[in-house]
Amino acid sequence: MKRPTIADVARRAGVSKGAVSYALNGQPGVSEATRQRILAIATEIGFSPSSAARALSAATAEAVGLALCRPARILGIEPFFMELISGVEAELSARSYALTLQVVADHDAEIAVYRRWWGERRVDGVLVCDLRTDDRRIPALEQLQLPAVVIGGPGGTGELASLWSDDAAALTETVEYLVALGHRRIARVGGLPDLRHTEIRTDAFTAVCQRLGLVDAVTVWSDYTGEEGGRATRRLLSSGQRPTAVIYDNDVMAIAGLSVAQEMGLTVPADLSIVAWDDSPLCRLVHPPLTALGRDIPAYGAHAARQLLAVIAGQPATRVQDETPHLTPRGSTAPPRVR
Amino acid sequence: MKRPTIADVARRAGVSKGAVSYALNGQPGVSEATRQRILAIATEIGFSPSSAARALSAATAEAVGLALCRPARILGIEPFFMELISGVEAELSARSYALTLQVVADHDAEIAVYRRWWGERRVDGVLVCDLRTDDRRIPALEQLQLPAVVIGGPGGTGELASLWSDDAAALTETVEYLVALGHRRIARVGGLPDLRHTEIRTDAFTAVCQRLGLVDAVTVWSDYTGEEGGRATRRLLSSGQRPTAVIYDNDVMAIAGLSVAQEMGLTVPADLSIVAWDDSPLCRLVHPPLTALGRDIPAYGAHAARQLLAVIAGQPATRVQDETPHLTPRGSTAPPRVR
DNA sequence: CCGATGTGCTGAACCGGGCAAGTTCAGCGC
DNA sequence: GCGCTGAACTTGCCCGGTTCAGCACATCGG
Repeated sequence: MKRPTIADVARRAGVSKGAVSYALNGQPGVSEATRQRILAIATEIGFSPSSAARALSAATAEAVGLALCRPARILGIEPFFMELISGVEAELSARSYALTLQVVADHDAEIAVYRRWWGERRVDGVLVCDLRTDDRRIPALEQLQLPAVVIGGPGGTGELASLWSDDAAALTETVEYLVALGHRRIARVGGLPDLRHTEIRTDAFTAVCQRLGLVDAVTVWSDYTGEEGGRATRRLLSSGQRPTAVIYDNDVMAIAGLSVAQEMGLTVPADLSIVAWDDSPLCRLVHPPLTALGRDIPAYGAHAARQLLAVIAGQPATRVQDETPHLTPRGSTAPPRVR
Repeated sequence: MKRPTIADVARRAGVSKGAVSYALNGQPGVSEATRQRILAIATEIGFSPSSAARALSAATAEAVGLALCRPARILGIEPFFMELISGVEAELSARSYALTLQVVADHDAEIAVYRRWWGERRVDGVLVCDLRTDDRRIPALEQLQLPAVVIGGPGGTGELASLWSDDAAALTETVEYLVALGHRRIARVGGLPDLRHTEIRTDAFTAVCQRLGLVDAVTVWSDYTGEEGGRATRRLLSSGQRPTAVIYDNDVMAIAGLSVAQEMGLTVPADLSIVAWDDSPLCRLVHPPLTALGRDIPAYGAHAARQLLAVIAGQPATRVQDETPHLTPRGSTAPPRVR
């Protein structure tokens, strides 16, 4: 099927393509009667302007890029990314921007993708996920002068716009809650240690435990997978002075931890309290349902998308703190059983 | 930063931009010496061709589209889509095709997106998910003559290319296995009833149960969420003649079902055997780990992407059956306890 | 020594919109 | 009737690649 061009509309309307262009873009230069006639014809023959031609003359792609740098296995199991994407997408499609997605193996590949996208003018800007400490992508993006919003922080984002949630405050609140319940031995199963938000959470955990005098507080690292989360839990629960509460850096590890606790004959929450970060529907599926730190992830994505569109429009890069994750207590937390 | 164009390369090399085009695309028309000189200059000044300009002249977008028609909540919780995307993406990026993603509310919106994408020449083809019975998208795509591969079937895909796995065979094998273990009362918690693959599974379930003389076989429908899966399970287990085995159409519902069974004081697998469709890491997290019907979803996506690229290249639409899901027995299935 | 064949390159048209500049013409004041 | 203005168009170039016709020059056979 031959797709109609602006010239086809112009021919049918008996005007020049310049007139059609003015009519379709709501610009002055055509009479209202002509505009209506042109719009009617455009609708009738199903015309929509070629994004390539428009991109070529406007030097803009009407698309933003998102590169995901995690293996398929982990991408799939964490609801985070899909929810983020759907929030980003809602905001973009409302302004008829497209979202271009690419899965990459490592940061070098990711930087190469950014370079190619920008060189090919395939995207007008990018969203950056999973910020690390000393992230090589930041200087690379600054050098390219590619509009970007970093999802993560605060700090370590150079001159780029960024968006984060106050994980430190959320973690502090959680520890204080557990202490109020009577817990003194609290452990934490962290995510990948070189991610910036893991570092922030670890620092906050150390600080609040010190302030409250919890000498046995310990963080062990994992990789967000259930296998590792389970193994870490088994190690924690096998130690002499085992913790009475564990905070997990994602829901998948928390569920694995719950499973390990039950396998080892412990009752949750009487023998062990469990808190999960990222409150997905998974947390409500298991028995007992998990107390979790949640937030509106699609809204987070939408926020980031708006910020990126602003940067693309030439506005100065902003650094914004989003909603702080809030604790939803469920059946997996309780005062520790007195032994 | 001004991004270099083909004219910049031509000027520096002292040749016409036509010569540069030949050199970069490996076409005859330039001497080897000139080609090397041009390539060196292109690399030096960091030239990469504008995808818009190329798209305009080649009438191709070098991109394929994927519209997802499910709410964010469900998209996030099912590992299926993210794994599929990562498989699709691996195949596409190897040929430097981009993947454009859009989340839509319903089929009308999805058809509108296809129409817009095709009119704007934003994509060269699309992948269609979640095939329904009497799916309106099929005739719409045929009418647009937009290259497409339907992920789902067999049947109901019109003249379009399609890819499916033999769910009927997998379900039959599963029922036979449960019967071999000694189960006679088997129930199934299905997904959304108007999805084509739900229908196929339901038909296969009815057929095999009839063949094996399982008169109590029953299918109840759900919507893939844990809440609904749990409710359905509660209803099944509260009935007079409760089943000794339940097959769930996804892993999330299976986990919810496991939780409900435990909450009702039943032991899995002694009192109730559970089989999940879609073997994600979640199935190994819970206690006991779930027997599941699995397959390589990234490979499925890669396969679909290859098929789509073939259709875009003008080859005839093919209908291909992919790998059949295979049963991985774990701790959630056993012979029923004799009462 | 002349035409035939090839090689290596140039110049221009083309893809489909956007937009600045140019053209036409009705209307109005004087 | 002249001069001017502004509305309502048209014309033509631009964006950055691709591709094709054509041209200069070399090479070769007869």
